[in-house]
Amino acid sequence: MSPAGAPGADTADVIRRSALKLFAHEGYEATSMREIAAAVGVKAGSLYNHFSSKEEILWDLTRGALLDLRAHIDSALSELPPDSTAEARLSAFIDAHVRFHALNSERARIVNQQMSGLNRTHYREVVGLRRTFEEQLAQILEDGVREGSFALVEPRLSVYAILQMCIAVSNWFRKGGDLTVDDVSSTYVALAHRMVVAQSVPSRRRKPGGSS
Amino acid sequence: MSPAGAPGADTADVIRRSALKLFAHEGYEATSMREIAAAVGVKAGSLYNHFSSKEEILWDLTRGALLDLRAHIDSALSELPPDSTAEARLSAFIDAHVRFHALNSERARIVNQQMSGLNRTHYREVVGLRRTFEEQLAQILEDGVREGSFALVEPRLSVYAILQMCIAVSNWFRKGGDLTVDDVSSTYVALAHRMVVAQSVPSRRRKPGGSS
DNA sequence: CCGTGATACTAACAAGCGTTAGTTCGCCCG
DNA sequence: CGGGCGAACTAACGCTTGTTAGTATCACGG
Repeated sequence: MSPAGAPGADTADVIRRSALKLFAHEGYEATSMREIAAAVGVKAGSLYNHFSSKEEILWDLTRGALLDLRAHIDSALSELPPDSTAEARLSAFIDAHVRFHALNSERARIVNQQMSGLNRTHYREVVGLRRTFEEQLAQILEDGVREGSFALVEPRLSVYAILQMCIAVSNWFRKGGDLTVDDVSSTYVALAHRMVVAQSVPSRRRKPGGSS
Repeated sequence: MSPAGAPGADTADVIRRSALKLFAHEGYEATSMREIAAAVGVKAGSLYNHFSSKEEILWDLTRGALLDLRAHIDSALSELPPDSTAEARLSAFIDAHVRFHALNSERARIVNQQMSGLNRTHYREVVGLRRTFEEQLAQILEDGVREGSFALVEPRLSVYAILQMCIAVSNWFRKGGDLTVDDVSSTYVALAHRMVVAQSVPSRRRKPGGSS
């Protein structure tokens, strides 16, 4: 069936899609070239007509996902009026992040969990790309503080917490479940806003072992 | 050195510690029994005097970490006065979670990222244990709503968001860095409280593609 | 002093790994 | 019609994998 001659999708793309599913569900190391080939409908050696190594397939998928996420976010931010408030930019940033991780959960999981299959060069590139998202969010929060609309608990930790909460959407979101992407997005936008605006709650402090 | 006869730590424990480091840093599938043996200072076959299979080592570590986390949290909650408010219980819950994931980051990473190396039975057991944490937090939030101190955006999503933000601490926290565990814990407690108490921020809604 | 048990060793197993070489098939361009 | 090229095939390479069997070594209790 669809013996690698199917119209509208060349073999390289079929390989990408098959490997994506296998890497996301079984893990990169646990997936063999023969498994990928079988899913494509081809013998293992033929994969090397399209990719030079197993690692190159992983890198192709990882890089593609990261660039798509970057484009997705930049486009969302650039659609805002140029004088938008930090609050509006935060909403757009969170919305884009959550949407991407919900609708591209397999690709996102590869980026976030299969990085160790990459060689050092590619690994570092992922870390670098990832850091730009942190910087983008940090900038938005900083601007909000300057505008007086945000009051952060701790800037760096707030960035980590917000980003990881969005990224983790890819771990549990299932298309067709009882939660729509719009639900999740608007909820997370609200949560993120709550995390960065001032409140009257004193930061509780606990000491370990205090039993009284 | 310490050729499997060292005092105060029997071989099984040395295996546990070595495998923990390797699984956490290289991944379960990418780690071979021979690598573990070399780290222990022993030949591969000798590992089978202490564990019946590679999977059993992973399961031993995973189970141990989950039971420790469970004990850690239950102890923190039971140290509270029996009539504690939901706010106090939330603080204790978050504090225990963050502390554990910061101070046991390798074990936590195994639980969260190497689950796919487990067989179906053990895998399901992890999922079940994990769900109890969700239920515990959900209960606290529900109580807080009943008490009038919490106003949730969306209960289930709030649980996911809060838990994942705590779990992710194990991905970036490094002992001896410029952030102490106390810093992280108190910040995350404050963030969690912000996420569950009412505010005047209207939940913004965005429609995809609305460009005008 | 012997026997028993625990634990280490060596050696090997069958299976599977990523990858390569050499070949064949069939389509397209001249 | 003919040549070239892309892409599939088969077969094999050298290595590594998890695991097992058989054996040696040591400490300790009767």
